[in-house]
Amino acid sequence: MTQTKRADVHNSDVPVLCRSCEARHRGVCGALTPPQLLELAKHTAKTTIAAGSPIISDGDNIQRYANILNGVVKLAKLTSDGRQQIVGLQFAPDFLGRPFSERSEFDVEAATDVYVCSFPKDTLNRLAKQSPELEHRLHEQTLKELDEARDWMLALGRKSAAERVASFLHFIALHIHPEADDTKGAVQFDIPLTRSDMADFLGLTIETVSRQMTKLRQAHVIEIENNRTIAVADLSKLKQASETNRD
Amino acid sequence: MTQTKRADVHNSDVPVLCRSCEARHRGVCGALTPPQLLELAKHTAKTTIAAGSPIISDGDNIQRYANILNGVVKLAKLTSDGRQQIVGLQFAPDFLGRPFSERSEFDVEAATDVYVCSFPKDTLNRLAKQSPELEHRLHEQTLKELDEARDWMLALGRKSAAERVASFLHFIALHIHPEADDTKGAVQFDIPLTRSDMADFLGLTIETVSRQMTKLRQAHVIEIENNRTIAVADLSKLKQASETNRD
DNA sequence: CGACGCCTTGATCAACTTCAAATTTTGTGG
DNA sequence: CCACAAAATTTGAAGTTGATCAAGGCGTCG
Repeated sequence: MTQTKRADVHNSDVPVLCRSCEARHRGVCGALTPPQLLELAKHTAKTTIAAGSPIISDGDNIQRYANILNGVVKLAKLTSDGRQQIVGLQFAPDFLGRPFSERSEFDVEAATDVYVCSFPKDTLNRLAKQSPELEHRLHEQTLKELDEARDWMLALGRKSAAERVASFLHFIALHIHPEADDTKGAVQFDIPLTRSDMADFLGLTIETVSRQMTKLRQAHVIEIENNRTIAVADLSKLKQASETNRD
Repeated sequence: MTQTKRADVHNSDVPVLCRSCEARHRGVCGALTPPQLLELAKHTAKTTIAAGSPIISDGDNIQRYANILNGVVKLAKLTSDGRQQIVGLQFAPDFLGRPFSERSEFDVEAATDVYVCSFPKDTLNRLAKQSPELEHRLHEQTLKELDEARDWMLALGRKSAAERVASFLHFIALHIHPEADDTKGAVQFDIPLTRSDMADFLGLTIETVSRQMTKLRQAHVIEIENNRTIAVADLSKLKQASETNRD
């Protein structure tokens, strides 16, 4: 009977707070057993953060980790004289925070309105010691972030402004429509960043971003419904533009 | 007595192959018990790879992982039309290979002559399942690589050519002389990359790299003994140049 | 309506690339 | 150890890309 109990990973044992939470399926919480979830749920707080607000500042002592339940978060670095580079974008149900480190190496800010479920570092660290599966999930996310960071290094180091903007739109399109076929098909979506954030992500100025958006529109690769809303009739054309556009 | 035996993590139980190996202290092998080391050592091969030779090609099925025992390895991505970007540099005793993935997302090449200890993926994966500490070490290395990748994103996206070259030299100087004081002090070292590799790392052309090296020499920030060998009289000047040099 | 924030467009300029040698360094065979 | 060829690096001149500087348009919210 204890066996039945342990095998039952279904709703009855899962904390109410967590029942409909995406992080319990695709996020790090999926590694936790119902009792562990309960332990964590005792200390969680769900919060909304307005677009543009800081979540963690560079060098802050991070007291809490969080899961993104909704919205987009940007990770930004600053040079000593104030130039900014966005070094990562995170989406639900990503884990937010740098495990095993006291300090954040960058600013964490809400790009859109963001809804997070946060919990104390200590609690998660304790659970991570009990659960290799939890560390494994964190490791998998870190590997995914590393792959993405390296993709952007290629774009920042070697792609033209036109290619970078197309790469970015392609990246966002596939994030918002994961089911879309990379090589063909039409999608519509909202860019979760302002032109200024796009510029900071792409290592360009807002003027250059704007000009390249205009060129993509004129080349009928995208339609700009309003500043944020974009329609792509054929993703393969966007992908093409992200790899070869020296104009 | 079995207790004494288990507690004894000293040389007697350690495979001969591993006794003087750096990876057993600072690398991933440090997570393994003597029996686990022995298991791994049964399948290891130590190999030398000449500078410029590929270790793993983009998209290869990786059959083996490896530890770097000596030398510098570059991780490079290519655009479809052949532009190259180096997305990471690895040094002894770094672990080489992408855990939990069949394919490499980039080319892995020896930057200098490299001496590695390689072993089959399967063996390590099996050990990783037994040993949370092993996965933890791999995770820590991934986190370190991610931090470095993001530092370079800032350089690639927002720093001038002069700043990038100075940043690179500063990075290499501290890697080769970890004991050096970041803010002052003199060091001398060999750059483990050619000008061409430096360019691919910094998202510049070899001509621009060369010109910026010349400027740093003329500004008495560095002395160029020969192409590869550099002397820095005052690291703080190099650091300064890596943050503010719009010339 | 007016002000403000955000985005676009235009003109000019600087940084970096490209193309083309010249020069230095390295590796090899005698 | 020297001579010579090949490779790597430096240097120069001209060309491009994207940044900077400067308006102007559009939409939203009081």
